[in-house]
Amino acid sequence: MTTTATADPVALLDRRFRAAIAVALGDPSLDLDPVIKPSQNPQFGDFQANCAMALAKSRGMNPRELAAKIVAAVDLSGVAHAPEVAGPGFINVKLDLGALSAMLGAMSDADLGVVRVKQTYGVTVDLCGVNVAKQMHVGHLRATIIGDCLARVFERLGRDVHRENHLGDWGLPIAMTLASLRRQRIDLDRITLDDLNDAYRAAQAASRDDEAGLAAAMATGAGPHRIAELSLQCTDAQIAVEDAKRTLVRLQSGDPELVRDWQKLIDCTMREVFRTTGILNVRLGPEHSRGESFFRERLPKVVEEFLASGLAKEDRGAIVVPFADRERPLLIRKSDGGFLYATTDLAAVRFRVQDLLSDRVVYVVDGRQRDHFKDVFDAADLIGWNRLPDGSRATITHLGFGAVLGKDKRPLKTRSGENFTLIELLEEASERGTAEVSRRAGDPNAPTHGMSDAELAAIGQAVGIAAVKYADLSGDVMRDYVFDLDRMIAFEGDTGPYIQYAHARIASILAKSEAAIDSIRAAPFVVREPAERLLALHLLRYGAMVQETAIALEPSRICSYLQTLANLFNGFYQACPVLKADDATARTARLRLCDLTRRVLADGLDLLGIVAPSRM
RNA sequence: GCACCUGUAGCUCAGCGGAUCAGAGCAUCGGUCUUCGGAACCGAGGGUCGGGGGUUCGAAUCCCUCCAGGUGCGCCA
Repeated sequence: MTTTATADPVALLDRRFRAAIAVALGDPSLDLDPVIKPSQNPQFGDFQANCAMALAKSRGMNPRELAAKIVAAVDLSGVAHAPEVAGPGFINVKLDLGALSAMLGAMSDADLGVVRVKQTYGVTVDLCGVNVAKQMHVGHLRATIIGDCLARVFERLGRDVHRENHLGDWGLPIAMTLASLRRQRIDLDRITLDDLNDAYRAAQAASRDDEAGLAAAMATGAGPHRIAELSLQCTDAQIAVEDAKRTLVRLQSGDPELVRDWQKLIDCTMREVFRTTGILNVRLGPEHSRGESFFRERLPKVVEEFLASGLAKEDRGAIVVPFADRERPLLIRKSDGGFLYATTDLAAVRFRVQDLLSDRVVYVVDGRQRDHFKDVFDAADLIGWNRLPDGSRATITHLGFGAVLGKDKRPLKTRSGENFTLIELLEEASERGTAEVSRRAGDPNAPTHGMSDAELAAIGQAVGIAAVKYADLSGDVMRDYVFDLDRMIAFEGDTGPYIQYAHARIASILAKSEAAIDSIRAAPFVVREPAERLLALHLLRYGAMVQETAIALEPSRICSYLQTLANLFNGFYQACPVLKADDATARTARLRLCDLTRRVLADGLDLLGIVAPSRM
């Protein structure tokens, strides 16, 4: 065997050792996992096969002897030095220089070692999920950027991705808002989202104000005056609700004037949403909007089919889907005949799997909705709406995320107790980034010295937004985190700007070399110094990392990969002179390593939806 | 009451298909330094991995139990 054109040493070693295990155990039909892992410590080589202990145990063999047999059987010609058995039965492998260069060369094409596979079906990512007439807040930040990141990862792997922005654009709350604005004769062409948001909240409050309040007042023995006051409010509220219901009926029946006004509410909301996603560098446009209203005509059929299949039954006037393994049923029609969000979600699951033809559906939605989605997905499975045309089942996942908290560990609020709007937060981050970049541009030696305010602002925004996005994406999505701009925007340590800096620094080295990029890329890779080797080995893991991110749905893997890459690069750069290398060969070889590192950093940052400036 | 999530260095977190896993960043302290961009690099101190059991030769990792915090639990979305 000779070195193949793979860029993934783990995959290559996996194949070689897989074959060797079969030989060592004397059964050619065996196909056992050699458990190839990068070594933690360079003294143990580059990779290790950890399979011998477990295999020996299950077969009553001596692990070191089995390891020795595997080593004797494995063919690593053209790949690695002779492997060594260590400790209880670890097999340590050190790649040879030729193989290392060949693999770096193989990953150096446009795909950077990421294997694109065209698949029969697509992937749907449910992201953003804004509500019409409401401001975006930090919760939407997470649903938007985590979803966008995963969508980019799937796209990078060659999948067809459907980004679905499941707008809350339908139902009584929207109708109430609309009815209230029309009663007040507000000009819907000029209304701002702030006004719309106020109207929404007022309408909500009016409807609730309230029967609950009245009941509570009576129960706690409030005075007659207070009860009369509440009764009056209640009457107003009832009027508002009646008005809203009439509005909803007219809207539903397609009343042209109402439909037009309703669309204005959506337009107003989405203008702001797209301004926000623009600042965030998120790929989301009008073509990704598919609101609840889209599914409204399918809702009766959802209930009918569940009833017809015997999976749903009536209970206290409502229609529910019971489950065998839990008490809690899924409610799909209210006793008053109205539908619920579960009904819409069922219609959406079916649409995504059977109309959009997705074999993978990922819902990037607040973790508190876990129970709800479990019920919806289970119900969809019962009725078979997760089945693809070829009979296989789509993998449907709710990727729940935690809350964004303030420094008091409570949900993020302004000093006056209001919710932060997302746009305010981003503008602050952008200003902070610009302030930092501008300050450093004051240094006459800085590459940004003398740039225009507009250029500095563009870089500053990229840096500030990177800080916020990286902080969000670098942790376990499930976990709550504290929003602390001071920590996020620190340009040292595990932050977005640190990685951006490494990228800009390399871009600057390449520019300063005055070498044509084609000539750099024509040079061979030479890996001699320990720091070069560590960098090279980590570069080679890029493709596998992207794959694993898609499988685990964990953007944090990209973050820690890039953090390590930037760190290893800085170590390499410290130890190995590039522009001042001893000879022209070493100089070019190192420039090539710089070029590849820069491209991987840029590609990885792009997966996170983070801009990588060449100067900062 | 039931269910789910989270408890790892002072702070923010990674590691959770057993071994070479007690790690990173910040902060602190000490170095590198006539800077190939110091927004860098190297080093030090600092943790009975929430507590207790169990399985194993071996558990942060798997099982049980308890504690703390958070979040959900049919006619809102």
